[in-house]
Amino acid sequence: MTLEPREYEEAFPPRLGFHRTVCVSCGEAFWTRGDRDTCAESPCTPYSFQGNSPFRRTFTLDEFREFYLDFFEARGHRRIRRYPVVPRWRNDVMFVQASIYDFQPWVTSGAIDPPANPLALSQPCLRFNDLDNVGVTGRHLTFFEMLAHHAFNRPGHPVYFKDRTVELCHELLVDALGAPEGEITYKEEAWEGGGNRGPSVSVGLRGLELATLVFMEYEGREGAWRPMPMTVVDTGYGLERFVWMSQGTQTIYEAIFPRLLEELPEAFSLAEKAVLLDHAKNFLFLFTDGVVPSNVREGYLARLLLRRMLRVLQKHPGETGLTALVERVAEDVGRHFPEVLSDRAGLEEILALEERRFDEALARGRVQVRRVEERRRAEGRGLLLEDLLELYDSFGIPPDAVREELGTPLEIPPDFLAQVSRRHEKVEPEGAAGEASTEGELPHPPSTVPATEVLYPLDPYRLRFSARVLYVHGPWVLLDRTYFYPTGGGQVTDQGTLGGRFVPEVARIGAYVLHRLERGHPPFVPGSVVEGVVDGVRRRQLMQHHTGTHLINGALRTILGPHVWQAGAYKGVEGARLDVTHWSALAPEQLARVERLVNRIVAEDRPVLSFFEPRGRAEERWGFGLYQGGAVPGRELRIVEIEGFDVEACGGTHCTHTSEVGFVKILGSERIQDGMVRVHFVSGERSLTVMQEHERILQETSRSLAAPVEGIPPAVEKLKERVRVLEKASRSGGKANLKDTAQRLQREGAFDLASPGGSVHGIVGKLALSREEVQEVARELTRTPATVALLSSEPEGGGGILFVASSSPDRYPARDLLQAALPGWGGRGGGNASAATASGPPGEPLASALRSARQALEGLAKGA
RNA sequence: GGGCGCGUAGUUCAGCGGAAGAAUGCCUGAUUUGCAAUCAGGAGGUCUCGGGUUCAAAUCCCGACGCGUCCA
Repeated sequence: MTLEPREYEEAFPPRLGFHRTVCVSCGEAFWTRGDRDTCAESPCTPYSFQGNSPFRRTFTLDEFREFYLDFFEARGHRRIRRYPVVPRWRNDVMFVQASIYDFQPWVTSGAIDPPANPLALSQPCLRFNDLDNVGVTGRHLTFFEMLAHHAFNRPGHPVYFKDRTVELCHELLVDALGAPEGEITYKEEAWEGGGNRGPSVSVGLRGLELATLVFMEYEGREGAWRPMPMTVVDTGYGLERFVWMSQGTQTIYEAIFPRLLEELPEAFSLAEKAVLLDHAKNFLFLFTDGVVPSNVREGYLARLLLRRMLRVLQKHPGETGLTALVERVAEDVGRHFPEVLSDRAGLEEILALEERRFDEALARGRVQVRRVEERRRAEGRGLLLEDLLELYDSFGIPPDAVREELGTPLEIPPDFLAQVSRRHEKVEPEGAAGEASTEGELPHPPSTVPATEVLYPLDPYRLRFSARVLYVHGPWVLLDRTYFYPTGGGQVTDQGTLGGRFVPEVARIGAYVLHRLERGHPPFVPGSVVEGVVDGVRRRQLMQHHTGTHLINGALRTILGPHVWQAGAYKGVEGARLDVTHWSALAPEQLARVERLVNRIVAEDRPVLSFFEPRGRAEERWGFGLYQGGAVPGRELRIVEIEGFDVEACGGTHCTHTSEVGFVKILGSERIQDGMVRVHFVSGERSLTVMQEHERILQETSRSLAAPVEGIPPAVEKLKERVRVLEKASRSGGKANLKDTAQRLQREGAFDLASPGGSVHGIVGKLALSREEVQEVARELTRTPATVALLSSEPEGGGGILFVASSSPDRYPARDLLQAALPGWGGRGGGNASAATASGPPGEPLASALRSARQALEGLAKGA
């Protein structure tokens, strides 16, 4: 996909004095004011800034960040705060990887205004694809800050575009930093991403790519590009790279972590120190922005970082610990980003916990390694590649740890990790299901139908209204306006009536709210006016559960710490539950504290305010903690604020004062996965119902045990102990009975068969015992040598059982004797030479089978 | 969200279709002491739960729950 030459000529108009050349090394076109035939990026130009900085002065990270932002502020840009590294405002990516992510999709699509225009910021970014290169190459990082200035050109309101962007960049490099302008090259690189495209140039100097200037200009797809209504200047300047170039050190790490590298014990190599510092910094931002280590999604990558650090630390025992290291990095980073110091207690707790978990995993792993190795050695060979893959994939033991454990040389293929991922490729992921309700697929009204005017956020207490029917499809009715709340945001549907007909479900599709009528109702005629009535009792309970959810969420954050983030919620009529991020199961005392705090806020009767606010203003005022329930669309956000306690962007129906929520009763909590807990609770009327039910159960139990309520636990314990003793007595009693039966059989059913190989003792018996009991009797009988027991049994309510046991399995195999009895009987069974069993019809056929078995035994005796 | 592995005595685990086991800890009794003491005896189990296959399931299959791990 090539772009027109015009696309780039606009960026380098003649007045700027650049000319276009093709790099003789890589063949790409670039622009420069100098006299060069290669672009100034690796490998066409090797690194030549080390020990030879092109800049006038050196910078630290903090110094250059400030220098850059000052530079753009002085040139009409407004400086804005960083966004979180975990983009809660969108759900298509896990991490912010570039500053433009902050403005996608709401700003870039034109849906909302940027917080300032033009603007400049330093955005922390995470890129995990370079994980293995950190320390190794001398230039890779998983955490970096992208310095950027952005301009958003709306129709009729241009700010600036290509030429000004290039001009600013050149001014920064040449005038402000003193770089020799002839050495700077701007290499053409067509850019495409997220349904947008446009020209871009990468800025090279002495072998290093310092920045990329992107001009978002088209939208659509391959072969069908059209100009965007709004063009966007998207720049990215690597803070760490500028600092590196200014200092001209050998590696980027020496430039960005000078003090910390020095402080770390000498036992660590530079590469190891780089891993520790980079990962610590990365983890700090993850944790601060609400990621708790776990085995899923973002949490897994947080854990991966910690485990890689622990591996490095373990190579040099006694030198330094994880907590000390991360806290030291936090102090350093905290000078500019004080938020990373806001939850030190939580940080210490999670680091200690993760270290313990890793030690446990390794200990388990070591046992497993030895076990697998022993098994292979028994087969006369060493560990196979397959074993290494299995050990890593299922037990988390990296191959070098296996080698360490065994102390023997071990061949590890260089593409080991690729082979691991190949194991995961075998299964196809399932396709996502379409939008549906309990009644199957929702209809999509034609686009000529105007969007539904949703009224419930304006007045959650209004239950009666009249509206005009706009569209009817099967049981679904679309109105011009509605007070019905449709299923969404974890809150279940309102119910009620439309024109007197029951509405069991209300659903939302796009901008439409659809009301479902029960089957068999005559449909409404489009254009007619109907009266809607919302079921007020149900609505009230849902509001109490929804506001209760916000209360619980706020209380959990207060009591557990700011790392608590809502991960999901459900608000039904019967009860509600809230899932939040937290690293361990909640103790009963913690739940009790949460419950107490929530009910205090309820008793204080604080106002619950619901109102609309422009997205940018809301984010600025309350931060990104607003997005507790996930990404929320729209230019305006609906804010639900429990005064002085909790603020969230939320579309649900809410009480207007906390006292309306009523008593909030936590019913319990569970750890639903690593790093996540679920809290079940009820509020309002439902609390009373649940507690009355609990009370009734207690009273009933108390009556049944003839013990007072407080005496239930000891009474149950006593009862359990009694059952245990009795069961044991009955077991041994039963066993004694069976022994008696065996002795009786020995007296009554025994016969001796002489045979050439020595006589054999036969015992025949007819019993009425279960299979296990018959087996026990047979076992008893065959304790005597040279004995064959032939037992039939007809237990109550069952079929017939034939059991043969032999204490001379060589000469009288039980299985063969049994087999001989099966054909005439119609039984099925099998076993081994010393015991065999079969079942079949009872009565005469069974008796006949027993006779056949006896005949077979006599036959064998003759022959033996 | 998906793959893989694991749930058996208080604990750590073996067994992986034909009678529930070992080590350690615990109890009792001997021995009387060089540091994880020794010897003998004993107690301790709904083999996570629920279905299914089978004459027979701790063992095989399906599902749930719990734990671990890898990947996105």
